[in-house]
Amino acid sequence: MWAEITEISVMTEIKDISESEARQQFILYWGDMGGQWGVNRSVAQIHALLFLSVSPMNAEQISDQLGIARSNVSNSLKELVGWKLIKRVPVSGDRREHFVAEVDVWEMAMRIAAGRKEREIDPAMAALAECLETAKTEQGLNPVVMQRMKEMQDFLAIADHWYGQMLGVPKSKLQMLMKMGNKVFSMLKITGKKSE
Amino acid sequence: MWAEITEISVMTEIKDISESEARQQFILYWGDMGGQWGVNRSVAQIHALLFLSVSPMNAEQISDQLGIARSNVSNSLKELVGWKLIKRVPVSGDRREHFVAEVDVWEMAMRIAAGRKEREIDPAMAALAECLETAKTEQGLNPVVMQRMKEMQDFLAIADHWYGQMLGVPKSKLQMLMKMGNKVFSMLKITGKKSE
DNA sequence: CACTCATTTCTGTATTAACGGAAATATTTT
DNA sequence: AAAATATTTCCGTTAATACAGAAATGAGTG
Repeated sequence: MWAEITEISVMTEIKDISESEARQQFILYWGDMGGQWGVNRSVAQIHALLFLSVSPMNAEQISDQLGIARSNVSNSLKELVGWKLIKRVPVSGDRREHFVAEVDVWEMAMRIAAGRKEREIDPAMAALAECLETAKTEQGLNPVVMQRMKEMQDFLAIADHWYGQMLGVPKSKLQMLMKMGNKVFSMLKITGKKSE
Repeated sequence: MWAEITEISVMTEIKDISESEARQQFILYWGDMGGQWGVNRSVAQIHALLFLSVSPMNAEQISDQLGIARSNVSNSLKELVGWKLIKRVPVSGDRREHFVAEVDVWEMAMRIAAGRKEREIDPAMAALAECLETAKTEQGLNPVVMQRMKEMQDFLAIADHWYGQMLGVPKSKLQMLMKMGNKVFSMLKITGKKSE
């Protein structure tokens, strides 16, 4: 009898992300997934929450819903804004900042891709350029080393450029293109074996 | 005078990744970069070392060169083999296992892409399917929530499929396609503004 | 201009992941 | 089959990151 009451009070205390089981499940999975691919849990959870939210939310609501510290929410929101996955929106008659997520999944994907380019490829290219600078001044360096570094650099440049081009394509076109995946690629695939 | 001697002895003790400054720099940067995008430093360093190496190396050599523990090398090698970024090769007259890296950068990129699909997209799809399963059994669920989850699922399915198609394209064709980046995309870009 | 409420920065703590070393297991050679 | 050597698994330590709470800063209002 007592045990039950305690349990209930704990549950309400631990927070109601709920109101919907599926919603909660999604947030939990999404947060966990984030951890797997390099985004921290709080950030991913907040993103999931806003993605499923119908109306803008303020930091405190988020903090309460998810049961994570206010300060943590603040930093996470900043990061999400940096990725342009959420944005601030004013709410009339409320001086607190509110946030909404980009809910168009295609747009989301493009924002993430743009972020990755900027944060992964670009620095890699800079580092590589530096290495090659050093390599040039070095005599007696095995030519194979130089060669491999150069190949890597070339590749990154091409990939970067391609990536950039892709991000410039209007969403609707890209969507169309990807939906037609089969047709687009089958042409390229038939010639030549996988190994070459 | 004494200071110099000490310094030299320390340097040799700290290990000679060197033999080439550029090589060392590359390995260090690569390792660090790995950390940035989710691969741990040891794994990335070992990969860099093998990528620049002319001949196969065994675990002990790697351990010595990089100054990381033998056990750590063992695990890292296993992970790299899992990504198919390196492979075991027999060396005549030596019973120890030796390893060489995939040195074709295009091939490398495709292996990484394949790994990412497998380790990031596939689990996400599984998780999402589960969420939607839950959602279906739930009455009184805000239809918007359901809607958003579905959109996400659809997107993932398309992206996954596209990704798979891309990985099936023979390397040479893909290479060609990407080098022509400009031409391929300019056609798509001209119609429609970025916002749509 | 002070007071209240919102937000961010700072700092200590906790959780998690990386790593090294030792012990155990497997493999080859004699 | 025993000895030697190579490899992996296990476990304790260390380092990095995430996080909460407090303090400080900033913004809007009476």
